[in-house]
Amino acid sequence: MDPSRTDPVPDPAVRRLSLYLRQLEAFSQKGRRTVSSKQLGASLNLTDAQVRKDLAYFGQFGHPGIGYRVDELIAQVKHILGTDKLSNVLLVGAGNLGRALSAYHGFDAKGFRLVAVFDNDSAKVGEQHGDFSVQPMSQLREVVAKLNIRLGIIAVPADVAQEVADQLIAAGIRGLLNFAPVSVHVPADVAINAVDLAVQLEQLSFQVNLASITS
Amino acid sequence: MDPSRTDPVPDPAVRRLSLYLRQLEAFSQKGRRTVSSKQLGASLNLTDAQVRKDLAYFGQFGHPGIGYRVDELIAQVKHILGTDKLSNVLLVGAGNLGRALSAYHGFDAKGFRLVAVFDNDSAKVGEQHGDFSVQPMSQLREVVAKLNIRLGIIAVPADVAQEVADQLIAAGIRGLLNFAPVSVHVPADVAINAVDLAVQLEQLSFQVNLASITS
DNA sequence: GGATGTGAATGCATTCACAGCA
DNA sequence: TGCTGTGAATGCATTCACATCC
Repeated sequence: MDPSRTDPVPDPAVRRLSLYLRQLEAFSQKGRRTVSSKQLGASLNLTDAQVRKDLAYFGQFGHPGIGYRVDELIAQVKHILGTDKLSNVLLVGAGNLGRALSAYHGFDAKGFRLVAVFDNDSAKVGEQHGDFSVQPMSQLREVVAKLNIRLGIIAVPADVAQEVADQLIAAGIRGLLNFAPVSVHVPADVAINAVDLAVQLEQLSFQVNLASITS
Repeated sequence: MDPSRTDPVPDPAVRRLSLYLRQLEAFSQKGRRTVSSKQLGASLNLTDAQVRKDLAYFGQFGHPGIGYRVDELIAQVKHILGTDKLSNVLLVGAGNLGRALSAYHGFDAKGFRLVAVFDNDSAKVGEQHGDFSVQPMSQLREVVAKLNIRLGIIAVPADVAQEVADQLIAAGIRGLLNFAPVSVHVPADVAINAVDLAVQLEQLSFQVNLASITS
């Protein structure tokens, strides 16, 4: 009816959409043509109702009596996530983690292309990391504009993460993936996601200790 | 009163507990002695009520009229998460990401100590990565038992992640952090957390595209 | 006054259950 | 029959609001 999106989509549903896509691609590679909400859910420890409800937020993709056609749904989900077209991504931080990320070649198949690596440390600028020559932060604005980059990965020490984020946003970046173990604040119109190794391990520690108490 | 935990603790509350700890340590380093739920919440974009409710699941740590004593609360939260004592951690996968992780020295301050690195590739076994000599998977069971390791990090290709997880669990590991871009299934008494780079970027892509439609 | 801890109220996400279609 | 899409019901998490204490 109204072509512009009005009903709010629950955030958890969007997170699961990525997981559905991953599973669907696995199903596709195994030669499956269709999949039911029950099967897709089982592969992720979710209920069938959850899967159907999540997908229904975005449209009617299923076929009653049949299920979902795998390749068709893959295309739909990619379109929703915006990964049906390649997005350019930049990386700041040429330390250990930064190097590992710049050597990771799983991006392209997922719709992302790493196109530039920056670092503030003049000792690292000019180094060759895989396909990339490390550039100084002074080049940021120009490169972002020229390559139309909207997503940035922050892999710098905690004490400079906020400063780097501010620079990226000023240069035109609209979404940030932060690996620094610190809370970074951004304006409301900028998206941010954080991955903190210590936080992840702490969650496991809690659950493991809990299990040993309960038992 | 009943010393055994009976009321269920919401999962989101546990996740935030780690974030509180991180902020509290930042406050402590800046010399702050006390902090209110409002201040702690503001630093993480949460409400004061949220902070108080989360902490109250675990006990009464605050002081009316004063707030929370920073160092005191740090100790309490560490105790709850089980990171007041050092936990040994192992890593499987000596590829790019594995090397980056084994070179990361931020673990110890957080209560975790990486003590062993494994890989199945015989070409990598024996290599020296930072402080670690890469060991063959055949050593797994013995090392886990001897060093009393309960947590494991999986940094291997997607197609062997499930197999590695099974081996780790058989060897006695109780909590897994999975970096492979695939859904890994574990028994109910084993904890698992996943970090998938593509999933993170897809979330950003969705939000960034959404913003450009709404505007 | 300033701030916590907590029952009650609200709001949001998940699950149920079923009409409808292939 | 098999399976989707969806309103209604449930269950959980967040927020409100206030009694209580320093």
